[in-house]
Amino acid sequence: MSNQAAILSGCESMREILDIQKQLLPDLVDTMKKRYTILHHIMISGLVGRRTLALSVGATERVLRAEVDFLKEQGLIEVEASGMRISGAGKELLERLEPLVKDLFGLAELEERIRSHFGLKQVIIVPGDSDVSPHTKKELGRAGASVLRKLVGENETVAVTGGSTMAEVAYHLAPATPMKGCWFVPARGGLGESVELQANTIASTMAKKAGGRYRLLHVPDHLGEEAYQSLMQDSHIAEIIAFIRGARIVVHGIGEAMVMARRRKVDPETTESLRRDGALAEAFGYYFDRDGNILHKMPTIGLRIEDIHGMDHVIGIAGGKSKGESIASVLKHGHEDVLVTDEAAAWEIVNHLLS
Amino acid sequence: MSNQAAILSGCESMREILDIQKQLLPDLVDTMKKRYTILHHIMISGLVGRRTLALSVGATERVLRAEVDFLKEQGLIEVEASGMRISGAGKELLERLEPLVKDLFGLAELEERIRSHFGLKQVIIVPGDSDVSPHTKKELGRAGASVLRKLVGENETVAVTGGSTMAEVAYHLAPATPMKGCWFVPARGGLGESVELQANTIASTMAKKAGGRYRLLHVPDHLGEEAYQSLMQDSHIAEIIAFIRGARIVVHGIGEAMVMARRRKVDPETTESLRRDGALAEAFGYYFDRDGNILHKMPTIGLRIEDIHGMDHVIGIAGGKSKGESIASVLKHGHEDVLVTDEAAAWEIVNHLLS
DNA sequence: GCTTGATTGGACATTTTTCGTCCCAGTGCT
DNA sequence: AGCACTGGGACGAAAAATGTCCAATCAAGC
Repeated sequence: MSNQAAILSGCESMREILDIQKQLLPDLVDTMKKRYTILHHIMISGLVGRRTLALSVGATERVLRAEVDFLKEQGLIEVEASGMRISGAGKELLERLEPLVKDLFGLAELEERIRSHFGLKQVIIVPGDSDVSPHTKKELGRAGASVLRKLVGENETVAVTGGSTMAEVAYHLAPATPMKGCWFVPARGGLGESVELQANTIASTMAKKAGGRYRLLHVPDHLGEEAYQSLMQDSHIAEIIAFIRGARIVVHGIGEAMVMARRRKVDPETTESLRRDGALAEAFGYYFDRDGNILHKMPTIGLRIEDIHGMDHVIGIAGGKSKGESIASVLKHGHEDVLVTDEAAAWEIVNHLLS
Repeated sequence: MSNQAAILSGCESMREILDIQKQLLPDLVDTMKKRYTILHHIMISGLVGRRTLALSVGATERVLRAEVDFLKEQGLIEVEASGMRISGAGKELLERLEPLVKDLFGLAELEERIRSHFGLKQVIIVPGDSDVSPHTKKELGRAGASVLRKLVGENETVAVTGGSTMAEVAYHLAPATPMKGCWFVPARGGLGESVELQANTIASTMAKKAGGRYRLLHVPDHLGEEAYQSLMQDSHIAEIIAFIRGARIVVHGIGEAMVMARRRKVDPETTESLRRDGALAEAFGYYFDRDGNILHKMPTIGLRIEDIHGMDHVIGIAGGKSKGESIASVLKHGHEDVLVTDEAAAWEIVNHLLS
């Protein structure tokens, strides 16, 4: 926990700067990490040879040689015929680098830990806590948009859910060539919430931002059985729903079960049943308990859970300390591929999986 | 002056981070500047084409195209068939970049201003004020060492002076291949000062740090005429002095005339004569007035002014607000090639040349 | 003192990236 | 319709990065 405190206490402007720089120089962090790692290894080893070093940092001899030449050029190491060692300037630099690296690597380690534990393809953590800082929520949106932009192929269909986080993602989405022909559709109907947070709105915003097209689904999310059946008769609606179910990518937020139930105006007895069963999280209309089991099955308009399971990319985006547990339960369900979250939630998640 | 205040008030940690990063990624700042310039131009232009833009930022069409592709990839600009314009994310980034750029460009502009006004080859300004921050003085030393390392060729002789700044340069000097065979020599005798700040000490430290060799000159700096003559009879000393005068590079500090006179224990009547003539600065044993004229000519052991004038590289290193005027007068003398100073002194210099 | 196993730095062919230079199909304004 | 722009594709030359050896050298152990 002290580790956590230390990381969270890092200078705020540092993250701001790094974040800005990452946009102008995406591989800045990678390069810095690489060179730091090498320099650090050299310091630890004392006097070490090129091949030995290449082996231990996992680089081919030739590329490491280029790096070593660079470090030598910068005067950070001294290289003699018997090997290389760190120089005074190098040692000083390493010390000054420490806070920076702690930050950079800290998050990277967290990402890897969560990724491997839940068997995800990718985890992205932005610094901060969405609960307390609107800025962090924006970063979350930016990161989410960036992931989506990289994952989406040509002429694909992307299903999205609602929520304030997803709205942020939509806002930060930028055009990319492969996205031109894409369709954005709501994962579900969901007219319960305020307009700007509805899945329909998000889908259309995304399409506009990304230069793609969209189709909407204007039906309430919760329906009685008979209303459901009659709606499905409508060929127009049925066709759109089939279209939605053909999506290969879904981007969704994650919410706290009880908060979502209230916001969606779920009827009292269902709410009570959810509470009894220990509902913790909500995602794409489903409720999950602590262990990732789906609790409540209602007639659903839009994506079914089996559609989700068959997807190419399931991207969950949510942050804030308060949502940590919820995120963990959805991850336990086991069908997520990519998680985008913030530092506070990430720490909650790892704390959760320790207990 | 408000500009100056704004720049000086920039977040301290920002400079620290940038400084660290520059060591691991030397062309980071250049790349950032380049991309910022392009992005900024795009914003100003509104809707602009590739070729037009290439012309206005001074890049060939092909490299600008690569940059544009990158910016598009990052979602910072939107490019249509009719041209490209900045995106929302791009605009936001530019705003967030502003303080960073102000800093980066601010110093760069200062450098260029001083460089062109005095006809120097290169000016390097490190942020801060050596008078108040020891850290800035260290940076000054690091920058000086870096310049020296880049300028020095093989088997060359480098003459150095004494002083605390030069000591810092020596401390930060790191080995470089072409420096292996170099000689470091004191520009003058100068036994007047404390040992660790003497030119002899500096020269030997530099040689040790750089992996080069050194020769020393153990004679007092100020001598009577007859003592001078008798010393020059000594073949040993005469040979070393000839060696020193063969140097093609000199690295020297710059001091305030009166401070130096006192420290060197110049006799009272000479001191008074200096004061009468308006001595302002001291460098490599010579005293300069406000207009860069040499004031005091005494029998000198070591480099003569005509040696300096014939050098390949004359590198002046000094910082601190209090030294601004002195630096300006030495620059006015007109035989400097490279100046390494700090922000506070740089502002003093430009203020000085305005009045 | 000699051998052994490590080191760096040089050399070179190969692959990858970058860059300069055209050209072509559009777009918007006149 | 004409014109002055636009982005993007294509292609070869040039440069940089990289994989793969090898020679000279150093340190240590025997």
